Amino acid sequence: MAGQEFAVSLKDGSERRYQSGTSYLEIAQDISQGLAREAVAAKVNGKVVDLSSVIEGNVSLEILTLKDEEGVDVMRHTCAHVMAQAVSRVFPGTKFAIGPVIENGFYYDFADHVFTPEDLPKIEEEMKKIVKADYPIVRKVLSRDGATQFFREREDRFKVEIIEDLPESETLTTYSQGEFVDLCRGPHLPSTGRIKVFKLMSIAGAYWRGDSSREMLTRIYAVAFAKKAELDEHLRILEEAKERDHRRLGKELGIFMLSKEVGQGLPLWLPNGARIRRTIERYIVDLEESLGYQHVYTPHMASVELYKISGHWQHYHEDMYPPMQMDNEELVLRPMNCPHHMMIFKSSMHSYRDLPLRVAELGMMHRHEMSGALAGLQRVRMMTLNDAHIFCRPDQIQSEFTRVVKLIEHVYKDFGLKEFYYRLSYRDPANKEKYVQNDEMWETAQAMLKQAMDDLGLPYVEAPGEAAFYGPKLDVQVKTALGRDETLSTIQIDFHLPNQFELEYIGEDGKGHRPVVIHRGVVGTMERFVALLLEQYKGAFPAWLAPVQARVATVAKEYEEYAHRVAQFLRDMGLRAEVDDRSEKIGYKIREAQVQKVPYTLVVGEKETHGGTVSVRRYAQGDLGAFTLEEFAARLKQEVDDKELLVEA
RNA sequence: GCCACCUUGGCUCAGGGGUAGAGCAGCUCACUCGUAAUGAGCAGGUCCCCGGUUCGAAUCCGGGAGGUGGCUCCA
Repeated sequence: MAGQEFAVSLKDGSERRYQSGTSYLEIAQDISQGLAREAVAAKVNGKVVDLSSVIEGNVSLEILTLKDEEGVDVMRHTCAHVMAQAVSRVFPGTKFAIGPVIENGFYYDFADHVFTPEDLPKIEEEMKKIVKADYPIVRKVLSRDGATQFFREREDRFKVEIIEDLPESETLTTYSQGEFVDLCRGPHLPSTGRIKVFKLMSIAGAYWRGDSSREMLTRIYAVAFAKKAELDEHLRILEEAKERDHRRLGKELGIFMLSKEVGQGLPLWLPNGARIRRTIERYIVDLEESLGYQHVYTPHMASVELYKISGHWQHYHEDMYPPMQMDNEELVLRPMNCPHHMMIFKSSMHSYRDLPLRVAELGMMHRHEMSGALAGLQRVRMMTLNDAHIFCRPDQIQSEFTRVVKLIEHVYKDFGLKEFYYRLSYRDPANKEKYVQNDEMWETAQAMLKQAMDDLGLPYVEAPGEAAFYGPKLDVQVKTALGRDETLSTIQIDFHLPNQFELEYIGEDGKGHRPVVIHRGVVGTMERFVALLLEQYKGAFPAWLAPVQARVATVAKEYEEYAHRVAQFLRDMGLRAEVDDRSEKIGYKIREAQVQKVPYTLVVGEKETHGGTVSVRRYAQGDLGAFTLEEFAARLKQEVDDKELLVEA
């Protein structure tokens, strides 16, 4: 076939012809020397390959540079190899596991050497030398036996295991640069000198193959970019994220505290946090009641027998606080209140006409989360769930699901949450036996959820295999300030609990039928939600949520009485106001109010006392000038009623 | 739970084998003040805990606890 010509269509629509065996680098050179200099990889028929690969058919070709995100990812991958090479030089004997590309950078997992933070600059130094040396990167195809033997001799146990687990059909390749060889699928840069800027960020532990029963490796995280400005920007964003960290803001603003004397993961809500929480609780309970939910209270404890019926005990008892034995009962702190709500449903007869029945509760749960997972209010051992269980007929699943999605949209809008996405989780079609056995229920329920989302016109990602064992679900994923994805809201269809509790309603036919249960959380837990809001607002809560909505600051002692009259006037209208009458300069009081992110500071001095006015200063906007007390009160009241979000000036 | 790192006054942090330092906050006094820090003074610490090494440990070593970054988990 040598000598055959192939057609290459380029991004701009033009077409060129090249001899079989021509490399993509040569093609790049043919297009322009400038492009060849910048080229880092080739995208052939949509697949990213090495520039050294050769043409073997008619293709569509795009030469990737560091202007392309995919090109940058190739550089990041090569950078991971360079880091491994540097480690092998600085710490001989270190073994290599895997080193993939991640968002903004890469990591590499190592074994047989324990790294400390002081090692990072040494490794970076060596990496710079490797980049400067500009080693050509060479790809080599190996036979299975050859590859196994090669890595056995080097006692690279992880690489050997990877090879053994790869399917027979996989072509095994190594990439080498200088003295360093790594098993890798590629693609890579043509040489190490093409790497631009990188920075080693942190050291972490990670289980080999993500399996907690296996060896713990040392992972080094790093970032890499095409330009120094991008690295600087990335570091700036990280710095900014630290300022939004809810743990820091929570302390500064008196929202919550944690102490080992109280116990790990058991937060105390301080007055400011409690006010915010109470406002949210009133809001969500009122909203849910208006939508036909019935709020209940149920105990924090239950007999372990209840959780045996629900199945929680069998599945989760390791994460539950152990039973307390008293009299003839064994009690556990509840990790979930679903069983309690099942019992409420069961306590009376239900006609099909009564459904859907929506039982809701702001219930406290206790779960023994692993100590390493605890984090401020984001992950705690006692949490308050905004929980509800909807008991409905199978034909009502779609309409009830739609109602909940609309509720979620409504709540997110009120809180100004915009960075989120929907994830629709189905059962894994290849492993149906892992789930509750009821094919028809699964198929129709999954179709109903999808149809509901399509009817609502909302975008979502589908996640086959992510469903709970008892039914499909929709999760709403949000991003925290530090970039982690977490689930805020969830709607879960449950075919299991109604069976466990033998729930029934009387149908039109006069016979008993099994209802479906929909679990749903909108604001998730109060703890996590407030943590999220702290980060979202950088601690500057909109007036309707702020612990103190207006602080009246006196210019001097003689205006104290008027200041207190102003505050009382506002409080009488249901607004949260307080007076700062300390003997400090007005500048000091204003600064403190701003630092504490109080929405309104009302300055009162001689002018205001005589005119019955207040000088209004809005957080993040500055001095708004004088208002009569009534004008200001009406304005603030309106803002609170409208749940107006704070707009930065 | 696992790996690494961190832990010094209420908070943020400096220091570091010879029994401790700053700023802020607190308290007292003076100032009575107009839109992001008035000044002076005072008080405040088992340097996380328990062992060990040493003439001597906050400092070095070991163990524990809590926190942080990850991993795993997340009904």
